[in-house]
Amino acid sequence: MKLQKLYYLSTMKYDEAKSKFLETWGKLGSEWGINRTMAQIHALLLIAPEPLSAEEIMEELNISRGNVNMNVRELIDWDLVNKVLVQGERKEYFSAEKDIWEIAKRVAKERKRREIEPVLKVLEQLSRVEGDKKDKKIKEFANKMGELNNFVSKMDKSVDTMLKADENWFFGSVIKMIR
Amino acid sequence: MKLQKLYYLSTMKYDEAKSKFLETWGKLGSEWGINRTMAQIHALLLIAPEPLSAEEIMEELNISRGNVNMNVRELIDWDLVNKVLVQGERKEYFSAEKDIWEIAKRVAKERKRREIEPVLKVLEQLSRVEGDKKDKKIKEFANKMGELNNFVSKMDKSVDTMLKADENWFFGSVIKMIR
DNA sequence: ATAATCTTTCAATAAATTTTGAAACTTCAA
DNA sequence: TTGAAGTTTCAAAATTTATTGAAAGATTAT
Repeated sequence: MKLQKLYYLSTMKYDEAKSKFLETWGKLGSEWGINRTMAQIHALLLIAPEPLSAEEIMEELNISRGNVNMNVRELIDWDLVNKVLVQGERKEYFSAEKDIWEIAKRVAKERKRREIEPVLKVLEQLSRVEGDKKDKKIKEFANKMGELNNFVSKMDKSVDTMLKADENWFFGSVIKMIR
Repeated sequence: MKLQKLYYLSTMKYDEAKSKFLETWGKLGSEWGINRTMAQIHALLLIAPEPLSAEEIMEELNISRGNVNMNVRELIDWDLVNKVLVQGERKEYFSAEKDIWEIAKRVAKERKRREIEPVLKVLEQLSRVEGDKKDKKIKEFANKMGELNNFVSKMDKSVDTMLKADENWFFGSVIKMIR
């Protein structure tokens, strides 16, 4: 039993490899605050050579129609998936953005907008806490909020830079400068 | 009621500011796959001028002793918090790493080790799927896994670079090169 | 030793999140 | 129109994750 597993460490059959990928991508998603099923649907569409229908997604992942609908909608909202009209078919089909750099950019853009930007607004506000600046805890609080704001805002700006940058920024030569 | 909120947009009293921070940091944590309470305890220790005891954390956050114990242990495990002996006191006190660059590095290091590295191992394996390379879906699968592996591994290496780099890499001038 | 103080554990419980599936809704062809 | 084919919605159920709190385990002072 253990031996069999070791054997498959070097090569795997397609079906096994596929479910391993769906499982892995789903787990990664949930560790980073993305619904596991959403990540799995994304994984499935990512490796599908052709667009898939809701039916097909239901069957592949053993999930309900409602669940497919909600998560696909969310993926469309993130601009990672789009509806595809297949000629002569009434059903809707779905396909995922296949370019990894694009995927990374869209995820970064969305998380920045939804999660980082609101935090920045709050931090900026908190660094202007009112009160006796001689009070150690108040002074330190304001300082800490200022520091955090500064840090998160630098992160945020770096993400902006990345979003604007050509893919080459990352895959190409510029990255070597900071190695 | 709306007016009052608007007033507080410019300045806030310390206690309000503090709970806003605890709430915000906790929410951010949970959006990124970190337990909300763990993030709140971290936030609390981050702004505390002196180390806090389990009792104090319990009271500040209205949570149970067991919850404090588990989450503080986890924070210690992440190397974000450490036990402090206060002279003449039997109780344990806790304090957080206060340097933001250090915090970022330790979080990055931990998530990389726990979440990214295992995924890399799987992707590498999956890119060597066995089967008929003439089969479109198998060929594309292997390609996609290779691409993903390549991408995630570049990300991973960039994090390594960051971890080894001086704080200056980020706060200083090099960052301007890629702006 | 014994007791007092503090910490840890973990089964039970609560809370939050995800999923289901059937009904309502939409669209389109005949 | 009507109904067949498909999509969406959302309250209820299932599942997952977090929290409690009391008992057991440590540690130190007396």
